[in-house]
Amino acid sequence: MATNYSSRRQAVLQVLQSTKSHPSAESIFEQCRLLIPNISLGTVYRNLALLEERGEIIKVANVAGVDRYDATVTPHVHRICPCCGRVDDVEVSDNLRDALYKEADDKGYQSIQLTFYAKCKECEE
Amino acid sequence: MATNYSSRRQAVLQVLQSTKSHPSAESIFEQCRLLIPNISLGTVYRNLALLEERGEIIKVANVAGVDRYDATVTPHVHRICPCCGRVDDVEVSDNLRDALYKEADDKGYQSIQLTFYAKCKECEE
DNA sequence: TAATAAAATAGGAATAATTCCTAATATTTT
DNA sequence: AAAATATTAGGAATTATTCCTATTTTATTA
Repeated sequence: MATNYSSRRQAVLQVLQSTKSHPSAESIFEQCRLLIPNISLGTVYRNLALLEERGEIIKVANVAGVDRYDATVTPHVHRICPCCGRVDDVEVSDNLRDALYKEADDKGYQSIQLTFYAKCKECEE
Repeated sequence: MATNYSSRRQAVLQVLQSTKSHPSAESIFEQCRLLIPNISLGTVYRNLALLEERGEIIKVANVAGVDRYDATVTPHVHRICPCCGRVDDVEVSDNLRDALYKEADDKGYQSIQLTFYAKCKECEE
């Protein structure tokens, strides 16, 4: 923890690591307040930027104008519900995964962002 | 043209169709002003939203907090320069393309957004 | 064509996500 | 413990985008 000394930064990271919901800064802020009541929104934004710079988290999508974050930094694929904005991790076939890596490798791409769109269960109705 | 009667809407669409740069609303606005000097930014935004709703254009990415648009609505893949934000269309191997479509088909996804990140030539230096 | 109805617009105000600023506080180093 | 450094709260500033309304343009009808 030597590099995460500040209590606010720890809270931001911990909140993000403890959810699969790919939350917004605002949502992370709300969760952090339960741990540290007087934490400020600016601090959440600053630490998200800092953690992203360090490669400890990633900005995973922009849904309806709002950035969404993820503490899972290993490559993975997302599905976003165009209706409610829900973001989920999804598995893909080995075949597709291999083809993605090969493409990135062949062409010298630094990173891959693959997102599928599909209505979630709740929005199907 | 029956459905694109307004001169402003035509200008917005024409500007977007005549570039490969995946421009922002602001950039489209500037180009439109060369054709229609008193066009307003709000009109550009409104027509972009309307054209997107109609499926005539797509919102292709959000780069540094700014939405970028594209008049090419057939599925294709993008490469974004993380340094300057440049957005380009790229070709992918048949293998990858097939794997993407198969995945979407198998899982019932409505659409696919694949973006690779890599520094552009200018930013390489 | 002229009159009427409907759609679209300019211009600017409002909104909302994010960034920036500064005095105060916490943390680290000496 | 004192000095130096990093971080923070709180709120102001910024900026992309949306919203509002009186006016104008376009389409429809007679």
